Amino acid sequence: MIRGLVFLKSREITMRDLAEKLGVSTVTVSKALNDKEGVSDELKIKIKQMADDMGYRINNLAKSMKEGRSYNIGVIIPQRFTGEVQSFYLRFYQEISTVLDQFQYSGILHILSEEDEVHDVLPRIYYEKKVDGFILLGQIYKNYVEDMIQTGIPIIFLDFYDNHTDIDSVVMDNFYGAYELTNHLVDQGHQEIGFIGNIFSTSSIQDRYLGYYKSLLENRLQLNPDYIIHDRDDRGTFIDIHLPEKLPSAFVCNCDQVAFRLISQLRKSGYTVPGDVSVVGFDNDIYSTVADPQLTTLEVDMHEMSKVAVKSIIAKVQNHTVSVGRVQIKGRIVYRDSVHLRG
Amino acid sequence: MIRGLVFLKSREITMRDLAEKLGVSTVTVSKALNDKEGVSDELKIKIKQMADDMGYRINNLAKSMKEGRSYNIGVIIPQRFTGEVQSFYLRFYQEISTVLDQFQYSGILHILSEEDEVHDVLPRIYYEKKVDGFILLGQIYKNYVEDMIQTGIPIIFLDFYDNHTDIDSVVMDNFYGAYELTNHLVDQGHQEIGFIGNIFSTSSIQDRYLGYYKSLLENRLQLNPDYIIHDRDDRGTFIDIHLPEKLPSAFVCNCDQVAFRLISQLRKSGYTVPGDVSVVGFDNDIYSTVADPQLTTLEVDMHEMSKVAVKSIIAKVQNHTVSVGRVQIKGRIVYRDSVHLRG
DNA sequence: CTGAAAGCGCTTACAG
DNA sequence: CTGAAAGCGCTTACAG
Repeated sequence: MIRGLVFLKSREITMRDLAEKLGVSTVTVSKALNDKEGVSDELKIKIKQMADDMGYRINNLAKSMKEGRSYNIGVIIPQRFTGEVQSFYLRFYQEISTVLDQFQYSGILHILSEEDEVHDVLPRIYYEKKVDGFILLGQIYKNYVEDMIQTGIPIIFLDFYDNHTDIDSVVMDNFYGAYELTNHLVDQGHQEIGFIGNIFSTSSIQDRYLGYYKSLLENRLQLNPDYIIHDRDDRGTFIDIHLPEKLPSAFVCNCDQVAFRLISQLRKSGYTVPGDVSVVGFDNDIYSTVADPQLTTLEVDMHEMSKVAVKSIIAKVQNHTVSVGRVQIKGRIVYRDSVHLRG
Repeated sequence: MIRGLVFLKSREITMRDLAEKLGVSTVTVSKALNDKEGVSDELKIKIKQMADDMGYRINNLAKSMKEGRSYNIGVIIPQRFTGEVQSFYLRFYQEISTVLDQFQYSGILHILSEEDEVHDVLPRIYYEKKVDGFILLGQIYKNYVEDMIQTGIPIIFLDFYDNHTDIDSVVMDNFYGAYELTNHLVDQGHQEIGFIGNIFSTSSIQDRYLGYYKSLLENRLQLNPDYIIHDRDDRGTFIDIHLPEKLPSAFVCNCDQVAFRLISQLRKSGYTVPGDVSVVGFDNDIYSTVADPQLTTLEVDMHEMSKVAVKSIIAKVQNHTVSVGRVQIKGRIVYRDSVHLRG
């Protein structure tokens, strides 16, 4: 290789170079640069100065190998959650990646294709030991999750959980969030309230449904089966929303995107929002602000969730026996214009 | 560490384990698993079989260190391009990450904070030699780019370029795309056509503007300065769009998001789109489908751009003298409902 | 406070 | 076709 031709820098600088230059050992250099005991302050400063001057950069690979740790965390997102317009999980990934960086780790994103997910093909980064653990972002098929668990590598579920396995997870408090949103509708005078979402699709949707249901129960309101409307099939692919003959006065939607779609559909059918029908979303993602009217919705605390997930996975990497259980992070209602006060 | 307690797997399996088990040397194991010459087919198969049985995973760190390469590429996105709703570059990152994986590389995302960008703080992954090269995604401040170039590490610009430096870049063909979009408006009978965008903000916007201008020239149409309208300040922060007294019959917007905002503004001012004013966007991102009407726009070929960028950066990592220059990838017009035929 | 020795798990010449 | 030796660039005991 002829790198020298371009930058006149034939070789990267190593600790040995610094050591020779200063007439000390590499051990001393290592200790100094890592601020460990056993080097006089004077010498430490001299070594650091020299490192700076010579543009020394540590070779993390060597350090990693010695420690048997890569300081990388894999983040797996099923491809079906990252469609054309879906950006929620990618934003999440951005947050995770930033938090990981603060902890001196790096994230490696793995978009899990539907095919690999079905056929239990684990990511290359697993087989190459490029990561110390995984954050699974978004509900992954059970068979795949089980295979991952089998490997014994540290794992955290993020934004979903699975009762049948004993894995730590960080989820938003879907139940309580939906409960509060529904309470808000009741406070605004709504008595007939529907729910949009396939409750067999993901645990998040199921919990949001149950929070909605709890609010109805507490307020002695009817749960009308006609008002529980599917928005996707069991695998998560959106289907047309079939509106019932008679509409409730408000809908709790399992996510903003569906609320957005519902509003279009209502408008096409001649209804106004929130005039005729009030709508609340969930997630506070882009759909909540591009919808017209803008959506009253529940904001997910992505930052807090990412922080907890990252801390947990690092703790598990450091000690495989650590267990954090199922951590729920509360959201916060964002009040906008999609809910109407009902006399 | 007490990992053994949980999984009864006290230690990762190494080549040495396989070698001992089969009574051969680690050299032979290495050759077999890497399909190199110098091992009988018979033995190769036996070794691979054993590796499978024992759940052997290569330790990439060791390999990497030996080769002096991490097989990671850093992707830097300025934070200001990843706001609440902006997902374009994150989608791009998803694509890049998938392509990198196909080439046995991994991507490490670095969201560059405004502060670090201003103060020339290079990413930690650079100082730790965690990556072999960088893809710079989105126009980064010049001082920062120059500092990165100084380091001598291989770099590719993606989705922008900088004339003042001699760096390889992969961009969409903004000029030709805007030219074609504008031609389409002219074909539909429009004679007075405006442009929305700050042409001093990024090279992309500038090129789109010039493509628009070329179409006007070719069609002998007036470039009316009143119809060139700013949408953001020089650093990219959106500002209010000030509509002129008299409107043109169509607008070329420098991106979908701005087209989306323009349509809101036009509607507030009592105009209909495309009835009174036609609008075309650029990017074919989420704003093009949530806009009402949906936008006629130019689709960026993210996949192709990512592929070329990844191939280029890998080529440069392998040989620092490689240069690919400025590669332009063509887009494709997506026809939707925001353009009106004008008698 | 300082350093010689050993080792992390591979791969690359080179010798047989 | 097979393997002993050396080395990648660090860090971790341990000895002085």
